[in-house]
Amino acid sequence: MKTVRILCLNKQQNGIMNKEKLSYIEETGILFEQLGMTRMAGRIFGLLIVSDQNTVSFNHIQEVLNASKGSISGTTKQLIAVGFIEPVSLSGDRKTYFRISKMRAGTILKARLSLFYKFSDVIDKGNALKEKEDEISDWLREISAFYKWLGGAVDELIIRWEVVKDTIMENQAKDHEKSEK
Amino acid sequence: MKTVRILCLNKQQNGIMNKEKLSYIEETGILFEQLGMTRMAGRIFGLLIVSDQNTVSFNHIQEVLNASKGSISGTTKQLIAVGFIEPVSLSGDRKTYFRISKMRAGTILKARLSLFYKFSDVIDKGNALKEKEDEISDWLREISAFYKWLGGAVDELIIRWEVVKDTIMENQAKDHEKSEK
DNA sequence: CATTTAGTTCAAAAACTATTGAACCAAATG
DNA sequence: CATTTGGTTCAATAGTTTTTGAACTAAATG
Repeated sequence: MKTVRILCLNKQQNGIMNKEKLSYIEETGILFEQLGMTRMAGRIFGLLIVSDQNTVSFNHIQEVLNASKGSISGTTKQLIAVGFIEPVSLSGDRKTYFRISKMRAGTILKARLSLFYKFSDVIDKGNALKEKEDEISDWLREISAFYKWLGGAVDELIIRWEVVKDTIMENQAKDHEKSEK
Repeated sequence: MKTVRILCLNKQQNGIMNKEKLSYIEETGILFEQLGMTRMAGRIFGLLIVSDQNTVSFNHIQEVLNASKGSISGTTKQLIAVGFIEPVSLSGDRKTYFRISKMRAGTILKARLSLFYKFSDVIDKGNALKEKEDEISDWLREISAFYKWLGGAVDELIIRWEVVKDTIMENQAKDHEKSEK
């Protein structure tokens, strides 16, 4: 038997969503935090992933996550701004619903890489400030060139993904079938 | 109180390092912060970049950055751990010196990508928790497959860089010469 | 047009992270 | 072997970010 306290907490939430899903939601929270967003943003994203409804209402999010309206309001706005989720409205219903936004594969990647281009610029700038060439000057130029080249290379990669995608995913589905037999 | 402190800071530091370099160091501080490390880590990295000495002593870092010994000690340890800088010791000299560690181009990239593999796993796990297939199930599988595929694709990319590097950097040097004429 | 419902805003509180500084240890020097 | 120097550790503080909650607007409903 579990302790009373935990039971109470869970009772409130178990009526709405099962334990596994709740712990999954916490996991996405931690992941998003590591990716530089807030824990709450990750929780909302995770909730929308495991929810078996197509869209989830503001109110439902608030109930499941047990957070304040202010927090949900601010964080959904953030998630919409970066393109992770989108709001859905229905005529004859004043509520706002949310769903996962089907971003193109590679969009998140490209967004993250933008910091590397900045990294490259900063390296150049530092190199220019040095009064003399030295041991690391060449290395700095190479690092900078690599990250500049990377932008185009990754664009090509994303195009190649579109080409190979179907084959890769078919094989994956087959493998999955096999392992089930 | 604040104003006085900043004035003092500049006076003290100008004797050691010029204004441009100091402001560069602050810039790398901000960049590293955006990359998820501390401002102090970025400052130390920036200082090592623009320093015209091959190695820089603990003490010198402390003086230029006007920070506590504890902060320098902790942050250099961090930077060493992630491979950005390395400590150098000399026999007959009990001081510790530091220099930029010449990481292979692509190492930082690979490290950053590791979070995406985790992202991919988390997406899979979420998909498995759903009670029924729905609108986003296919999309989730695609996103997950993309980030799994990406690991290998980026390894290939890094190998290709090694091949094209010299040509790209030669051209760059030529372009630079031209623009100077 | 008063009431209810849905969501927003923002100041304050809570939680978390980075930095300091003083006490400390360990190696080199006199 | 006492002293000086170079660095580490960690509790306390400063600074930053996240979350709350109460007051508010705006739209739908009776």
